[in-house]
Amino acid sequence: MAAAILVVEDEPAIRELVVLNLQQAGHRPVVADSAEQALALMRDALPDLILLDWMLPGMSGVEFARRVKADAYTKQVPIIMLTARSDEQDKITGLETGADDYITKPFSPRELNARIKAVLRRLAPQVAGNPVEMAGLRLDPSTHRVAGNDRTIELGPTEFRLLHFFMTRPERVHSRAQVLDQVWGNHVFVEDRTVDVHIRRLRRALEASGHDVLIQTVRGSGYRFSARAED
Amino acid sequence: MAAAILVVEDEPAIRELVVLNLQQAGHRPVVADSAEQALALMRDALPDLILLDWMLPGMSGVEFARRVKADAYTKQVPIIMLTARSDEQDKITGLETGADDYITKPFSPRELNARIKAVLRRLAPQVAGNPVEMAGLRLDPSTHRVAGNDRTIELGPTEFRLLHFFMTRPERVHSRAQVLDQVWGNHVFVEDRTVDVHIRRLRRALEASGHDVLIQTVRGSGYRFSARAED
DNA sequence: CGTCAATGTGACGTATTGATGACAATAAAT
DNA sequence: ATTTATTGTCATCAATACGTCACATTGACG
Repeated sequence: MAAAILVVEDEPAIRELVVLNLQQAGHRPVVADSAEQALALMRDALPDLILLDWMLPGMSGVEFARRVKADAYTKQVPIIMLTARSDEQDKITGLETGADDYITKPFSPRELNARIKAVLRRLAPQVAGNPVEMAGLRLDPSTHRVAGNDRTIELGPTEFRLLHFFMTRPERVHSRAQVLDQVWGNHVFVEDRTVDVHIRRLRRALEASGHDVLIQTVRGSGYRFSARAED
Repeated sequence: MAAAILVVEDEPAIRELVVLNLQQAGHRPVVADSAEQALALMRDALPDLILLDWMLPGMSGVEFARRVKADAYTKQVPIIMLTARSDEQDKITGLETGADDYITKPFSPRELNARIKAVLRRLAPQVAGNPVEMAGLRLDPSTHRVAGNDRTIELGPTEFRLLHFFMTRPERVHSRAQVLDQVWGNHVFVEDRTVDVHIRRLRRALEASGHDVLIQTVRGSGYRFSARAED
């Protein structure tokens, strides 16, 4: 969820406040005190999101937003505008110009973070995932259901991800390290042997329909998910 | 093709004229003389279409349209705006704000009916007015009624929208974030946990007819509405 | 057959996550 | 002006998922 956020705001006090908040929330703020400077910064590196003050000296926020949205290269970067309270017309103009959301000043840190999160979430690709089926075992990510021979199987979150990982990469041996990277995430610190335990839990859950045999141990290497007979 | 049509118009003369026309054409007109009243009416029952005068005392037609289109629950209701002749700028603003068509005053009954028919035809499949039924639980958006095994169930506005959201997307798991985006709307900022509380309230209301079991918790992912057995 | 390393398995303390009731703020109704 | 509904948040409780360990079992190899 950490993101590079370009803050375009001419008032130093508000700017610092916002920057501090963003850092607190784990983001990487980049500041510009004018629209011109912001455009220059964006030529070097595109931010994940722009926080834009609507009232700026020189080029106005409206004009800046228009340019960002007019350029094919920068067009997809979401913009949240900061407007004075009650300036209803600004909000309308802003949203029409292409801003993705707005915050009225003064705003709380909580509101700021909530809106940033919401905008980033909305624009994140919907990783839907298609149902997978193999030897009578079916897993559907969108409904979060697993069935063996049409009988529902209950799995905990980790076992579910583990099974999904195996079913989408069958017939291949995965080391414990690889499984940890893919299923747990490549930045967690967990013992290799923990994988064994979750394999055990998954096998036990699959026993009811006899699908536990699909998870094969490859001694010295790791595990393999396969519909073919063992070894 | 009979439809419930909300007429938002402050001038009594025009209002009566339009209402008569609509009745003649077999529609069911509901009137509001201000944007505020219109919003209140829409909380009770969604119309199939809104006929909106652009010049209103109090909240303007633009602002009203913007609100309707900003709320996930009402956003798909089509809007036809009524503008004074030659007010070209209004048309542009109106269409940008989300109006689906416009008619310039004065207009003939024939023109009015033709446009209504056209808009309804174009948007018919998406209109939210269709009742939904599942496992003896019935929800009718146009009358704002819910019944479990033919016994009326009382729901607050939020619980109603929540249930409607679930019933129109059964089986699929929805994260709290997705539910917030779809049921609460885009610019509201509320905690993820608030969803839990409303799920609780909805479940309690459905307990009387035993339909509370249709709302399933998918630990680590969100909630699912399903007539099939739990997990 | 015995040894050692790799894997299986049950148990346990802790951390997460969801359920629930209470509460205050706000809006609506009277 | 009061009362009533509705809503969002929080504190607390309960459920269960998680990671690690200790010990059992297995398999390869001399």
